[in-house]
Amino acid sequence: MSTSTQHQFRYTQTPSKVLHLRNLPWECTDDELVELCRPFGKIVNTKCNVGANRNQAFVEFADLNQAISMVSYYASSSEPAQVRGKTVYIQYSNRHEIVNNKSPGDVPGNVLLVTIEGVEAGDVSIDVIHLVFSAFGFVHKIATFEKTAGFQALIQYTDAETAAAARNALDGRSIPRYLLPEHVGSCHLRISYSAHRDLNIKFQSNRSRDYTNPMLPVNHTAIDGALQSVVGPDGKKIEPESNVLLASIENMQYAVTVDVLHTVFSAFGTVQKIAIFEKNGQTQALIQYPDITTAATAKEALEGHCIYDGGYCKLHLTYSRHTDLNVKAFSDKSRDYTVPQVPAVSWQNPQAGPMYPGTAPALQGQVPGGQMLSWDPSQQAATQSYVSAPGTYPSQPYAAPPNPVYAAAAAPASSTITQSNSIVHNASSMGITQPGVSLNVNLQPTGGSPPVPGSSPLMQASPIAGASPPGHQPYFT
DNA sequence: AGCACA
Repeated sequence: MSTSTQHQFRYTQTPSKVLHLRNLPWECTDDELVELCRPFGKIVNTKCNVGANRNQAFVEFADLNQAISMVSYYASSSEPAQVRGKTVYIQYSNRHEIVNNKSPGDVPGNVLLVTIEGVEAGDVSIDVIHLVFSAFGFVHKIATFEKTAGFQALIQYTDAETAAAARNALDGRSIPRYLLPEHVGSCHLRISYSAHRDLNIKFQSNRSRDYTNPMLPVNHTAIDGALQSVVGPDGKKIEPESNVLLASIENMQYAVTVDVLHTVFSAFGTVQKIAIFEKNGQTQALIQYPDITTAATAKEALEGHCIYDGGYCKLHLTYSRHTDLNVKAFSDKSRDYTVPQVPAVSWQNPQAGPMYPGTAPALQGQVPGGQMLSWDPSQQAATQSYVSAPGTYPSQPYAAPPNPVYAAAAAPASSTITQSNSIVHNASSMGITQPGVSLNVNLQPTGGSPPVPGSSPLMQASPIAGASPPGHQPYFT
């Protein structure tokens, strides 16, 4: 069959502008290829780290004669071609041009395309982005936008070198947690190059900046709200109303869980999202309603009230500057009731270290207008087994409430969450049967409905019924 | 040391 009639010698190839190099060190860079080949002519393209061992490469000369000169030089040279001390074998490639598999994002340039994973546009201010990327050189312009890929930013530097330095340092890293809103979990940066060379920024706004042009008109409507806090006549900060409430919980003698908060705040309308976190040793929570009116009603009704009788777990409510929380749909510290509730299992990446330990403290003070809450990532780690039976909360530091008025109403079926439970919320069921919490008051379950006087547990004299701390489920009593 | 992810 194969008459092995070698109509061409295996090692003899027709000349090509493209040279095939092998036996390269696997660390070889394009720069080293250029260094090696440049003496023979103009290199128009390279491709290194080719092959399973990443030890082959291609170099394309502008002119065929240049390639020929290199091959013939080393064919008769006593000194072999070398890269990092390794002898490099050179021959004509059997192709005549290098096909760049380089995706556009790999072509270096002075503008970076940054995807900030795991956050929404409102979570990372343009000032934080500016802060982070200024560590590598003067940032000329920033434009942010939301695409299907998520929240993205174009960062324009003076040159490709600076951009490359920033990319190398930051790609895959995370923005330091203290620069982020308290509810943000992990937040990884994916950085590629943009094809842009010069961004066209029309306004200074909360979405785009041109740091080279202070005269640029300011889009106030866009910049307000995001950055400026209103100051009242007495000099006190007036917090603009928001659909998201920030709750500080004083005298937290008993556990205040997501479920407890959901029960309490659902009395005034649909609770969309909840995030619990610690700030300065105090427990705080963000509660998101669909609208400001509902939030205002809840704030009015609940401010200064206690979740449990006896002055325990007293709520202090303010408006958050957030409008849409970005929270893990199901964890022990956060809940998103707008998505189907399935216990999260696969979050193996709970924390990323700070990016620049050395510069971090200096950066902290520069964040504009931020409630910079410290946030212990370990508290945020996803809890996959969420079984509310007595004794299954090893870190539960709280004692049972003194006045278990909720005990009578709990039913086993609704008082346990297991991993196998599929907990699906939709608009109509939201807030009615919250697993882990037994309800015995007629809360107004769904959004939009005005609070019925007396329907809020906190407006009654008794502690909040239905807010049974996990681990103290009454069906065992 | 031998031709490029499909």
